[in-house]
Amino acid sequence: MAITIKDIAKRTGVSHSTVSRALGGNSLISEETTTRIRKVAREMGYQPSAAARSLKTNQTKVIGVIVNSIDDPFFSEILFGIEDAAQQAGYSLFIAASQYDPIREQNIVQTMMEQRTDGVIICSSSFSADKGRQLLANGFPVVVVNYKANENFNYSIYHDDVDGSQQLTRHLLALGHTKIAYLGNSQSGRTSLDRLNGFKKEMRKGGVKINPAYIFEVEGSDPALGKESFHYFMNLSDRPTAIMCFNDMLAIGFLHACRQAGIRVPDDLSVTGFDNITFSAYTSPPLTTLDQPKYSIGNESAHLLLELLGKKIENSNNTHKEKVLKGRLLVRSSTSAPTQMNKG
Amino acid sequence: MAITIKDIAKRTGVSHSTVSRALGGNSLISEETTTRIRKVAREMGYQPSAAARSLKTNQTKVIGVIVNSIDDPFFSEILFGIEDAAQQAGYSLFIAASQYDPIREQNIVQTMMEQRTDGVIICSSSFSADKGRQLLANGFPVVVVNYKANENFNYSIYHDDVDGSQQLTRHLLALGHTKIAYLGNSQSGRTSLDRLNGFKKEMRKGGVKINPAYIFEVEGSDPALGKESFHYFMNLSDRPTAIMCFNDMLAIGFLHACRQAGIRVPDDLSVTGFDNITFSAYTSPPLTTLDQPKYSIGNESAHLLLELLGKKIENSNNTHKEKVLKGRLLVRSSTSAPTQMNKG
DNA sequence: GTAATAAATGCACACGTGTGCAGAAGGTCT
DNA sequence: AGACCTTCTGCACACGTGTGCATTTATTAC
Repeated sequence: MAITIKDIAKRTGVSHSTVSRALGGNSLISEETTTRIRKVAREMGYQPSAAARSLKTNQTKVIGVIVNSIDDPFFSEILFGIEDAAQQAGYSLFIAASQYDPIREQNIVQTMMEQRTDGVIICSSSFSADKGRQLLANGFPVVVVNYKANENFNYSIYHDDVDGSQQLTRHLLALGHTKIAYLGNSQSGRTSLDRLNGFKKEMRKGGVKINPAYIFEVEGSDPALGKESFHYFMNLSDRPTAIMCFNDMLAIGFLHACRQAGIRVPDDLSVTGFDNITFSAYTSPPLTTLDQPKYSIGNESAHLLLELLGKKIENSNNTHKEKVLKGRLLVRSSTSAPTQMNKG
Repeated sequence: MAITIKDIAKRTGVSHSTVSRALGGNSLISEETTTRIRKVAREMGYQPSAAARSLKTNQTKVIGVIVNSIDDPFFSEILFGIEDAAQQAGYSLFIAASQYDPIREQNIVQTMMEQRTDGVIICSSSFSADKGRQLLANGFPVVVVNYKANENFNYSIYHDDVDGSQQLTRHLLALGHTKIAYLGNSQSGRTSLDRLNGFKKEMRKGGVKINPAYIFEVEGSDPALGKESFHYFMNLSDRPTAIMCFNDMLAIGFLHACRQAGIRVPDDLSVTGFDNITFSAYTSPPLTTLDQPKYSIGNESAHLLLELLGKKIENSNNTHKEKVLKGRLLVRSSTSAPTQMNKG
């Protein structure tokens, strides 16, 4: 249906090979015919067939990206960073959302394989390691981002969640808090563990014991879960004076519950988030959080993958490369020193 | 590199045609050989090449989706609806974000054409009509969603923004407001106009005159713009008692500015949004808005496109189809009757 | 003028899959 | 036994592009 190089060949009176070379900028073809062919191609509105080209060249110029869910504001900022790098290098993105659904995950892997994606970036913290290994086994270059099982993959970019969590904890300790609670998300694997461990580590460093009842986990990071967990903490006989939430989404839900219950933040309770998503600046009060370099994380992961694609041939040796990025503490108005009443 | 039907053919001792037919479920091949071949294919981990297949069949089983920006929570919910329908029909999504950038737009169109996407859904209110027509001219089935220039396209799905805006206005009028202002977004074309017109229409219907100074537009819908516009309205000598914002994002920024300035919502000022994005339920106070059926919009648009693909051959006749969906008013806590003081 | 060299182009095949057609194998009927 | 049908399989070509090699044409050298 569409115009092919053969059509251009017929129109210019040359063979299709000449057209192919002229469009590809091969120096074998005289400059004169090259410009003539290109002009005709433009006039006819020629668009090369990606399918035919990749069939021949064995590369698609497409990189696959697997995320948890497209509407997670955290991932969408990472996507920006990936897209910029990819586009600059002439690659397109094939985005797929796993939605925490094993069936969807299997479909995604299959689609990536059928599409012969040049490489894959996995940004989904919940994506099963089996599926990831399946891609590796089929020879796909894979870069994982903030991945729970990154020890299984040779190339990874991740944010130093331990450090981030420590920064937040240190901030709260510096304000004078000792009764600090942690609201986790059991679904995010390594990320979950690291943030919790950072918290524990810094508490130990500060010489403050953690009340076991102060650690509570929910399954997911929907704001609604943040709301629900509020009741758990409020029903404790010895209430905490500060709550560190796994991420901003949970914190937003938690703040909402506080407001409904008449708990003043930060006067009665300090609350922190993690990630610094857009809306965390607009909560009431604005959320103290850890600003994760989302764009950079995405950008770096794409660059790493592109680098891999460049020397794909000699990729057989088991090189290993990982890059760790640190975030920075962003103090807004949801944290303050504990009041005298709560201090006791 | 990967396994092909020829490899399977060699292994099973038949021709590659037989393998192709067996895997395709062609009834010409005996049941016995079919199962035998399929078993071997599974064992060898065969994955068909989408490129080769689409080259031959002239269809890619991929539909392109163009959005403004991936991190707009409004679009991401629409994407859900599209994806569900697409996946069910065996189609994959090729998502591209225009980012309000003409260069990116051109790249997207080119990529879609090169990839020979079976069809395209345009969800980007800012996407230039020229580029859209370019796709049409090249024979792509196109469905537009909430598109500014939908009169140029034969197939469209859109939300009844006039009606939605009227519902919100009616709500405010019923509460007793007369000094109602409108904060618009000049970048969203038809959507922008329709919402403004719905407001005007209902005001006329209610017999209330609109103060020209009460209509203010910003360029975009970032929450930060909502904050900025706050000052405009507060500097008016005769302040409004209610503000209708173009969408939730602007409303969220506006609410934030109110809080910072000590303006109580809804006591001093009623505020409404539009779209009902996730976070609108978590603002302070929770936002009264118009719940747009985002999932349905996406789902319907995909179904319409799939229907189109089914009878693509006879598509030459200029049929025209559009579907209008209505949203519903969602009253939360950011609106109330105007106080006596403001009423005067 | 002829041979040798350089420059430009065409021929033919390949990539992996699908499909019309011919042909082989096996069976039934006269 | 031969004619015929049914059932199954293989041959060969096509899709649009890229590329090694042969071939043609123009250029230069003797």
